[in-house]
Amino acid sequence: MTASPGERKYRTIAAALRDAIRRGDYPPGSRLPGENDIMRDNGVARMTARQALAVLISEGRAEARKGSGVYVREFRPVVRAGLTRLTRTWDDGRSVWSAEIEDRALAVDQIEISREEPPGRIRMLLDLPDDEPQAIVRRRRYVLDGKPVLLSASWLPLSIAAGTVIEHADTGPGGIYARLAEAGYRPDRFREELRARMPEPDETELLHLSAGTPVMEIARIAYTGTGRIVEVNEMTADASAYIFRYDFNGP
Amino acid sequence: MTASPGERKYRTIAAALRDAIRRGDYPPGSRLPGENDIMRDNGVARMTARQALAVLISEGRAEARKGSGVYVREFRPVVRAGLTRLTRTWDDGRSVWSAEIEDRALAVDQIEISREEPPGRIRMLLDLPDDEPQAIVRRRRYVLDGKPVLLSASWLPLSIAAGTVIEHADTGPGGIYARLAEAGYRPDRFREELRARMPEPDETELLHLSAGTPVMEIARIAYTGTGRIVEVNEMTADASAYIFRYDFNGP
DNA sequence: AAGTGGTCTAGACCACTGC
DNA sequence: CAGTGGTCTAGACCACTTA
Repeated sequence: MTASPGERKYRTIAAALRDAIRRGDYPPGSRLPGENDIMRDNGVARMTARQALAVLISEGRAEARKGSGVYVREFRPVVRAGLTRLTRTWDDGRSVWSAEIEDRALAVDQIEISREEPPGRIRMLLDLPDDEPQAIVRRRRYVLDGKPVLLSASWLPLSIAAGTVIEHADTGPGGIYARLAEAGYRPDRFREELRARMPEPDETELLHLSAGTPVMEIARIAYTGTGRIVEVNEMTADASAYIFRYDFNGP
Repeated sequence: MTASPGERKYRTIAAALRDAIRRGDYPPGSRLPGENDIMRDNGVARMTARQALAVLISEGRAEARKGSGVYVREFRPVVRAGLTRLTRTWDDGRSVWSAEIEDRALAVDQIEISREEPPGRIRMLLDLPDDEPQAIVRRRRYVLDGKPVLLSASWLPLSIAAGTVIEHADTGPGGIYARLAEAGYRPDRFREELRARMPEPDETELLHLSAGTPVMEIARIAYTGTGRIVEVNEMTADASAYIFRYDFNGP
């Protein structure tokens, strides 16, 4: 030990391990010193060793596996491009962060369509009438290489989509946007809003998130040419699995 | 107590508090039961009460203040619009999540310009020559209502910006993009990539982040008409202070 | 001065993993 | 079956906030 003026033992131990990881002493996927190792090497009590490891875990750097050990986490995201439709021509494929794999198979794992009363924010956006507070919601879960990475809930007003193929799991070629266009509600402007936060317990379960992993929340609003909102899609993504990309032209 | 089949005491206690917060029993900013309250009310040991509170803190729902108590956190983000230049005309101001304040004063708090050897990813993007690995970097910190919310590091190649006003703190009207245009390197395409992760210790300090707060990392790349990269701007934002917005037209 | 959260110790039993 | 992390107890001293 001997190191660091930060005083607190667990921080000193955590900092030493963090540096070792950064130095490459413990490459991604490798096993870190366990609680017993830390107790012995640093002469501290059980809880102190655990607290040091908890720092690295909550930073998203390490991951505990019961009965086995604590391991260095890996980061292998996919890129989700929000604007390729517009700018496919100049996509040179380069990404700032190493995203090794642009096209791993993203598949729908679970799908469920129902009518529900949406949360207030959705209801306001969809401008639902007071006497009919329900909307159509299409909930999906996407998996990447077998691991769930994205939850999606797409909300549409009954007045537009009730009784149409949009209430079926298979919406045909072009998906719901093609069906909306056929019904005279072609989406031609989109807004996406993104924020990051720590997951709710149910999200942790559905996305198999390990501790120290935030989620990215994306809300996409689809507008017709007249400014009417025809769909609101709320997505929740495993932040460690995604990079979001937006391309656009200057002024 | 009595509740919950989840077995573990600390989870049961945390779940009860979480529900109470959601119900509105503890509004944002209010004080939660402390360690002593939890020990007494649930008949558990100190560490168990702490563990229950740690769950809420790591979820970003609560915040501990030494010597005072544990409080329910508030979420008051600003919207950062990535594409208003393009679509100012149809901005109706509505946001999915309640972002009460679009225009609180965002100010530069710290600024520092230097020449440095950039990290590998930046160096590759800027296509720096092997014999001159340095680049110009403009580092800034932004504060919102006195709280730091964003760190920005803007990288430019020496071959373009060395010796120009871009190496000064004040770059004049229109900022560095106007200066780049004057020098024959007008940026006319942009790419932004976003990801979320837990903060590094130094980011926690610089942004005054409380536990359970992720950061949003944004990398903006500026291209000239010929596809040359003239600037890479890496930003790190307090995720609890920001909503990122992108507007775009359909196919 | 009383109460709060932060750190730390030294034990205990458990469920799970891996050999 | 030995080792691992997960949970829990019952103490202790400290620095800090609040009144």
